[in-house]
Amino acid sequence: MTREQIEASLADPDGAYQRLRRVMDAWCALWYWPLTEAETEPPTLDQWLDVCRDLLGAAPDTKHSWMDTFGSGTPNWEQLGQAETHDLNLAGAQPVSSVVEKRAWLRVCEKVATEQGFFHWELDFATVFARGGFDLQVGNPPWVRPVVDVESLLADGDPWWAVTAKPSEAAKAERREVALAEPGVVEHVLDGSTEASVLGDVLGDSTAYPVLTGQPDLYRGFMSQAWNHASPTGISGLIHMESHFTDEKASTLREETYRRLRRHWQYINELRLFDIHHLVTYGVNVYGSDRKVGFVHAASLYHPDTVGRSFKHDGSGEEPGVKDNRGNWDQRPHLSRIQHVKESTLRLWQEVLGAESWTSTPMVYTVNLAAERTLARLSKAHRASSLRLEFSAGWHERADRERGRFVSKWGEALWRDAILQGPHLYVSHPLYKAVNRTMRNNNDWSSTDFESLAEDGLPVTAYKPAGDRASYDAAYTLWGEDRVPARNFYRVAWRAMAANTGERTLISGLIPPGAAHINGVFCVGLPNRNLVELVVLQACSSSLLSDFTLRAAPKSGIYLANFGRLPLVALDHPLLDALIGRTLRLNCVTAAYTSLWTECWSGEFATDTAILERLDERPIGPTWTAGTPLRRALDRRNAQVEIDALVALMLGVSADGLCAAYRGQFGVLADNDHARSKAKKPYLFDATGRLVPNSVLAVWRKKGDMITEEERTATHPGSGLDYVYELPFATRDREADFRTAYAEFERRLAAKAGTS
DNA sequence: AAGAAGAGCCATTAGCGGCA
DNA sequence: TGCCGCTAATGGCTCTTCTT
Repeated sequence: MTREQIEASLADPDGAYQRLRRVMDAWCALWYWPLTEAETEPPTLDQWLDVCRDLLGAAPDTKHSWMDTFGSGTPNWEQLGQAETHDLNLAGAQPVSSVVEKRAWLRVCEKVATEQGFFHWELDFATVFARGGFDLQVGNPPWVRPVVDVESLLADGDPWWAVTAKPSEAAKAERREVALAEPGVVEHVLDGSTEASVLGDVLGDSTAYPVLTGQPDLYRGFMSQAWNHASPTGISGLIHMESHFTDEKASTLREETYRRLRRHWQYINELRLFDIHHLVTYGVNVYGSDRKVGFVHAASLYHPDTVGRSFKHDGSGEEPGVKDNRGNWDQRPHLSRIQHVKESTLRLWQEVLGAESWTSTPMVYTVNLAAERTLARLSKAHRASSLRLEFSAGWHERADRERGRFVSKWGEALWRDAILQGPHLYVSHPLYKAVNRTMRNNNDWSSTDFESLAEDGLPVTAYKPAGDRASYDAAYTLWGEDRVPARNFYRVAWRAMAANTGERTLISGLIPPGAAHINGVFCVGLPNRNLVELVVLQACSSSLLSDFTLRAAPKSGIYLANFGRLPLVALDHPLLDALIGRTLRLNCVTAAYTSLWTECWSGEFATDTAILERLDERPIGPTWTAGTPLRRALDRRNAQVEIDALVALMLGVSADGLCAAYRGQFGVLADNDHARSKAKKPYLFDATGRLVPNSVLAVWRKKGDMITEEERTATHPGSGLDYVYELPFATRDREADFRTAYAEFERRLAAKAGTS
């Protein structure tokens, strides 16, 4: 027998191999039945079964195969051919050409199969599967979510769809009509949509992929395939995304993953080892057979070398974080980087995240052991959800615009007309930025000058309410059994997108009654309850430790479930007024917060003194005045540092724990605090506590303190006012400030305990 | 001095699937 | 059908440094 003979036999359309392949191809092709196929109908179930019978034959009555006639000896090539022909005849299989000729739909299937190039693992690696599967599989599967994107399909014919920024609905409708009238465009859009839609259906099919739930992604399909195709002792190494480790809806896949994982190394592409975006995280995963949970892993790696060297490390020295002390991505090895995950680890993660089951708990990504201990401590606290939060995702930026709830229009807005977006907020900074008139892109915003912000200052928004006011009000989120408008209340709002690698992950602030927001911002409220609780919630959500719990299990967005798991301080804590006072003085930036201030006022606010520097202190009283909000940048920064220390103290986390969380997870914030690398620009405050703008710093870095007064003057982009920045310019040491504030609050707590 | 290249920062919104 | 929950194999801009 020659290779040519074997190839000829495999290529013979009437041979068993090609018959089976034809049926498998046709089955796959039916999923992709083209919507543009006008003449031919897809087969009915009976027609399909007929063809399977004609091509493959039916099981014959006799159990005997022609093979049996060869006895125990190994049949030769000739005899194998006879056996195949005989068995096919016995089963009633028809000549292939006649079967295909009679069925137009089968020819359509063949065309689809040619286009799609279906691959049948079981058929083409039959000998491997006969031995039990693959011993070793290595791969970088495609990471693709099949999504139907009609606009990008239209862009193939008309670039307008790709290059026009946020076109109006009317413009789109007009353009769409013109585009679809062009020859071939409808077919292109339909075929392109079919492909993505079918891929989603196949991956979502519970018979083919029982472990996949939630949104389909090709990499998850390949995980499942690799597991199925492995031999009982087989090992598979795959490089792919991490989303199934934190995806709320992927618990089945996560549970299966934990039992098969042997090694897991999570990388962030900051060193750009791969030519993809530098913020992309991915994992190198080594899988074995299903067994009791036990794998080794490390998170926040930047270079594979770190893993190998960490295994050899003796465990001495400072535990590494995300950045080293020169502000570079931390590649230092350390034994504590290598975590041995077993059932007890998953149970800890479950506790930290409040997950339903330890077997499918989302993953907690901690760089080192100190961080894990802090998380364990925080998991003991009450959670924000114990306040029974009401939630609003605001207007849907697309759907509600299409419904005519609002339009794109620049300008200052009364609070009742305000539609806020992410940049309007920063951590306890309502009105943080204002949209510029040009509205060019997501960076086209200007920071607010809090020093000159008027008592009746208003947000500048990119969206304005449209249509009649009654339906605008009625269509917005309503709360409770009485269906009260959410907009009636003060609320804690936060940017919905998690800035996992930014300065802070969770960016929340108090917003006043009247304000609406799009779904880039979420909010919660506590209708008809004491406003003090809401302020405490804001204080906790603004704290570094809350942020730390979110950063440890990174997700792309921060939803109600995630927000509800934030730790909450005790509402009867002796230092509560110190926390509330500081939080209010950061958030109550205009007279719109008057009633909040009045209702939460406590005599202790007036006697409470700042621990860290406060350069622009003004008297406060039970009524909101322009002096109530902290306005100077350093004063605001220091108040937040004091809040961070207070929340840590109230939650039972030590100053060391707080500093470790800061050092370990907040690389960008630490960069901004330190002048530890020439490439990084730290926050520099002048002698009056103002943040020195870059235009002044650029000169100062060249000339040092020889800088002239004119060069020290800059116009604030938010207010147009000129400020002269006074020397010396200096950074502030956040860790030292944490410790100072923490120690003083501890002392005040002890003093209170002594007097009461 | 001007342009190129590199690095860091800072932002979703569109669309899917589940469910009432 | 409409609402709700959820997620994303970045892109654009700006500043700095390097190169010509």
